[in-house]
Amino acid sequence: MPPQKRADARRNEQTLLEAAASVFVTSGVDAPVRDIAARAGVGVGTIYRHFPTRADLIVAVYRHQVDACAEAGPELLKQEPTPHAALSRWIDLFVDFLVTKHGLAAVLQSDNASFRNLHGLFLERLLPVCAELLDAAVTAGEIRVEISPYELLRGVGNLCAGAEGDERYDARRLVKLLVTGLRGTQPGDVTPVA
Amino acid sequence: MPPQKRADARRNEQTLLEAAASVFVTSGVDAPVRDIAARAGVGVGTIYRHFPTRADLIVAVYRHQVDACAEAGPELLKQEPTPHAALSRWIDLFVDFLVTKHGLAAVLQSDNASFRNLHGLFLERLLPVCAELLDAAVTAGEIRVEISPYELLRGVGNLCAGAEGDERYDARRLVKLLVTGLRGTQPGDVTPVA
DNA sequence: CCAACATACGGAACCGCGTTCCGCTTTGGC
DNA sequence: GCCAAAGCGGAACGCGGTTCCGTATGTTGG
Repeated sequence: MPPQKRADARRNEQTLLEAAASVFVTSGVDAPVRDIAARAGVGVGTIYRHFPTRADLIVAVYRHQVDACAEAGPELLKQEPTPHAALSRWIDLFVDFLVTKHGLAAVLQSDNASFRNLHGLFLERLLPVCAELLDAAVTAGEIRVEISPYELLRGVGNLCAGAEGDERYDARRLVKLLVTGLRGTQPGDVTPVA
Repeated sequence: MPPQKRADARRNEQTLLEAAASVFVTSGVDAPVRDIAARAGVGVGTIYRHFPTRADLIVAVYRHQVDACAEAGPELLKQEPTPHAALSRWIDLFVDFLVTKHGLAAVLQSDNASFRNLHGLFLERLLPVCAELLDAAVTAGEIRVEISPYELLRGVGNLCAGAEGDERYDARRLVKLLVTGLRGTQPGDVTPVA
C-alpha cells in the first residue's frame, strides 16, 4: 500500500480541480496553465506535480462527466423504443457535453503528444458504449451503413469542433444529419424534417 | 499604379512560396516559420515582409488549388447528370484537397485571430460555389434537409481534420455519409453504397 | 513538544513558436 | 559611382507549456 499523500497535497489537488473547472468555463479549455495556477492560488509547479501535463488536468476535470455519459449508454438502450433511438439520444448527450466545453472538441483532435491522454480517456470510456449501441442498432437492422464505433465517435467529435461562438454553424444539426444518414436510405420511412 | 517591386523582392517571394510548399508537404502546415525561412535561405523578417502572418503564407501557397476547386464547381454542374451528383463530386474534390494537406483542416477551424484570413479565403472562394451547387440540388428536389452552404462546408472541413495518420478514421467515408444524408430519406431510392 | 526527514511548494528559468524591430545591404534611377 | 528607397537578416520580445531547485511545511519517531 502506498503511503498516504500529505494533507496539503490532497487539499491542493482539490483546489486545483475546482480552479481549473472554473477557468475552463470562463476562458475555455485552452486557458493558460498560469491562469489556473493563479486562480487556485498556487504556483505552476504544484499543478505539474499533480497533473504531469495540461491534458491530464483536463482529463481529471472532465472524468466524471465522461463517466456519466458512458453510463448513460446502457440506460438509454433500455429506455428508448429502438436501439437507433438510443444511439441518437446518446450521441446527443455526447454532443451536448462537447459543445458546452469551449474548445474541448478542438483539443480532442489535436494529435499533439501531450493530448494523447485526453483522446485516450475519451476513447477508453466511450468507445465500448458507442460500440454497444451501434451493434444493437445494426443487429436490429436499423443501420445499413458500414461504420466503426471509432469512426462514428471521431466524426461526431470533429463536427463539434469550433461550434461555439459561430451562430452560422450548428453542430447538432450536422450530427443529426450524420446519425440519420447511418440508417441509409429506407423505403417509405417517415423522417421528420423540421 | 504602384511602383514595381524590386527584383530581389520578387525573387524572394517566389522562393518563399516554393520553400513553404515543400516544407508543408514534409512537415505539415504547422511547420515553424523558421524552418520555412531556413529552407528558403532567408531570414524570418523576409517572410513577414511578404506575408504579414503565417496564415497569409498558407493562403498564398494554396490559393491556386483553392481557385481550381472553386472553378470546378460550375463545370461539374454541367457535366454531372444531376446537381446532387455534381455537389457530391465537388465535395470529393474539396475533401481530397484538405486531406492531402497535413494539418490544413485542423488549422482551418482554429479561431486564432491570425488564421481568420485562411478561413476567410476559403469561405470567400468556395462558399459561393457551394451555395450554387446546393441551390441547384435543392431546386432539383434532390435535397430535403435544411442546411446552409456555410454549414455544409464547415461540416465537411471539420470531418477532414486530423484525418491523416489514423488508419481507423476515413474522412471520406463520413463525408459521403453526410452528403448522402442531405437527400433525406427517399422512398425507393437506389443508393450505391460501395 | 521537538527534531529531522520526506514531501510538497513557488516561481524563476528554459524552450519553442509567432511576430516585431532595427541597423545594415542591395537595388536601381540618375 | 552615388544615394535614397526598398529590402534584408536575425536578434529580441511576448506568450505558453514544462522543468528545476532552493525553500517551506506536514509528518513521525523520540
